[in-house]
Amino acid sequence: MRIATWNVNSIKAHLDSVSAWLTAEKPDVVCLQEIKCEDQAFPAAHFEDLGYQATVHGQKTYNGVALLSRLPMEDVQRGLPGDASDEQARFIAATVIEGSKAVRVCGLYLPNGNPAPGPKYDYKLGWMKRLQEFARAELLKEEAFVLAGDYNVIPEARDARNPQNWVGDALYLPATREAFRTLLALGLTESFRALHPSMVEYSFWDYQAGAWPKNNGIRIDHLLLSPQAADRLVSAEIHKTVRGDEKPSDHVPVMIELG
DNA sequence: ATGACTAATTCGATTAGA
Repeated sequence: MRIATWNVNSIKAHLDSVSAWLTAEKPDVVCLQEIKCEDQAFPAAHFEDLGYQATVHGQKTYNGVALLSRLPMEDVQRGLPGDASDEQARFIAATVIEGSKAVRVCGLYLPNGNPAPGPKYDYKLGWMKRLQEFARAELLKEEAFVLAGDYNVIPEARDARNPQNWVGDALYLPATREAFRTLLALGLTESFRALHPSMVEYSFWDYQAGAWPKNNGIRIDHLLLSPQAADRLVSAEIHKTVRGDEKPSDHVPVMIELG
């Protein structure tokens, strides 16, 4: 089963680029972030024509997440547990069935958190704490699950072309990276780094200042695996050429294969 | 001179992203 994550920075604005990649790669499941539309405005019929069922947790203007799947989805969950007052659409999960095998696929859009310090950064750290609690509970089930999405976390210095530019930024502050390590320490495997221990690759390049042609990027889109999913991990790849599309998102897809 | 952004909302200036 091939599972991808992609922050599309508006599904309507970048529908051509997304559709071209889907048609070329034909992943089984895709977690989309920043669709920036409400449920009824999501182009579900368009994706049906491409062979995908859509499950959407939308929001007007900001945020919004969705799952696309060629395989049956069950037990859809919208919203990250732990704060009933949180109205931002940043989490969606479904169990994807392939024959006798099942994977719980969780798509997440972790808050950016800038400016830091401040209420937005507090929200980010609180969200990460809730994600830890969610993962802890899921791990007790001893089943295959994937936490895939835009984490807005640069895990280490080598995950940025110019790490000095990110000192003090919510994506790279020590407390941010510590919270990410705490999540991993629960027993999760970071797919890309597990398979490519020393590879330098990025998943985001700013639209500004020629970041893409200068390869001034950061790696912030990740797929974290439960032990039962990690046992099945075959590959993990960042599809960076998509950033050169005519009208691209500022993020590119990251895809894993589970056997 | 010097790669000075893009998208949504709504029609232009503001907010947000990272």
